Amino acid sequence: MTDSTPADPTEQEGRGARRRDAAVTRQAILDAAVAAFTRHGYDGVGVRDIARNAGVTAMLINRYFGSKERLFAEAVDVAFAPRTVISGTGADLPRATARALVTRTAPDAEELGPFLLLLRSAANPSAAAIMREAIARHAGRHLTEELSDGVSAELMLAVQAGVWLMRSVLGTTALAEGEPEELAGRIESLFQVLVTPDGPGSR
Amino acid sequence: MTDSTPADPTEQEGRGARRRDAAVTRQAILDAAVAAFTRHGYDGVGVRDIARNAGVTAMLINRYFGSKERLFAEAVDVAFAPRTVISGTGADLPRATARALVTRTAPDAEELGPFLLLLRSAANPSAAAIMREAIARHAGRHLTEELSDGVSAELMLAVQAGVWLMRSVLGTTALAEGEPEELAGRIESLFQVLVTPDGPGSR
DNA sequence: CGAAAAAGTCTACGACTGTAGACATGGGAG
DNA sequence: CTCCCATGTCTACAGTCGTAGACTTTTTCG
Repeated sequence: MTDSTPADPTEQEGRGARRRDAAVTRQAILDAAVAAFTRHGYDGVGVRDIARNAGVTAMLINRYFGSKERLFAEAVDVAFAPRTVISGTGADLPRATARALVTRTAPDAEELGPFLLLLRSAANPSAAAIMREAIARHAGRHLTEELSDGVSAELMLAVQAGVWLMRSVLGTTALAEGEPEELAGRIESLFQVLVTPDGPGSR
Repeated sequence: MTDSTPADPTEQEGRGARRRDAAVTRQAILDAAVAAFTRHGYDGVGVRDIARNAGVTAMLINRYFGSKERLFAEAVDVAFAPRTVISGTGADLPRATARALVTRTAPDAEELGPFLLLLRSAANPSAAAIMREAIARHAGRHLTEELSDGVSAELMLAVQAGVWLMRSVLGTTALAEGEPEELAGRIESLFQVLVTPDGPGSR
């Protein structure tokens, strides 16, 4: 659980404590929380780990966020809010999104992404409820208005989550070590089926 | 963590301890472990919970299985071994598998299934490694020889896992409350794309 | 400068975890 | 019937968890 990044000494002091600033500290905690929850899941990190990586004490988390669960809720919001879960628009959407998915799940990708957070915290029912709401609020709405159909939108999320699971979490051989180009093409075909209202159903 | 089923009094005694039998007791522990791990994930259950549901003491688990991790490994093997992760053969495979998936992820389905175990234990790296091996040993091999292509096989698993996540774990609105018939058809279309070697790539 | 308020730390508690070792008990073999 | 080993339980330990309350340190403002 020791995550290397110790305290972010980018402020100015070479060593010792940083200047006291509630907003900055709060943000540091939130950043550390997103990273930690994404890497180890809700139950996998303790507030002490997050606090250490933010350069503060565990109790400060409770002062600023009330509880670990409320911190998680904010972290989920951060993880799902800025980044889009789809790439491209219109006809280019399947291709762009498939490419982005393969790239972001590459073994050497350092950006972790919201799906990792989703998968690793899915076991905890409270965490699952929080994430469901966040998905409905951000990604789901965005996807639905682009795809005009809720089922298609959530199936697209499902495919992405599944690929992320196999490739990044489990590391199954075929998907993790396969040729990125081929894989992207296969996934693009899947997305293609989803964006077309309901074309050639069988074969 | 109190899972209702207290001790399985199906033996014969109305109350009190069951007849001492190593094989039966071991199996009772294993059954309880599969159920508990599937419901709450590797980190979500303690050995005391499993032991209580099996009607024994926590220490007996260590006597029979060595450790919680080794018990988990056996439980994963049980969960993935008997049931097939695909239904039907040949041309009927997409349709049958899609129908089975929708049925098994219905809100009132009481059989939990290996994907739930997979999703809820994915956060723990050791557990993930154990499950990856089990998948390669059972489902992956079976799927590959039916589909003749490793990438297709694992993409099929990915789609199933993703749908399971959205429907059963998160309970997102569109997939959880949608019409089963429509959903099955949409998923069938996805599988259809996977089983055809590589036909119409775009559109 | 001095005091109020904000920002952060320390100590501690009760509950829970996996598991090691010593102990009790039942059941089949002689 | 009696012995003995397999079967199962009890107690305990060293950790970790989230968080409550009292405390100290820094910043800001009059």
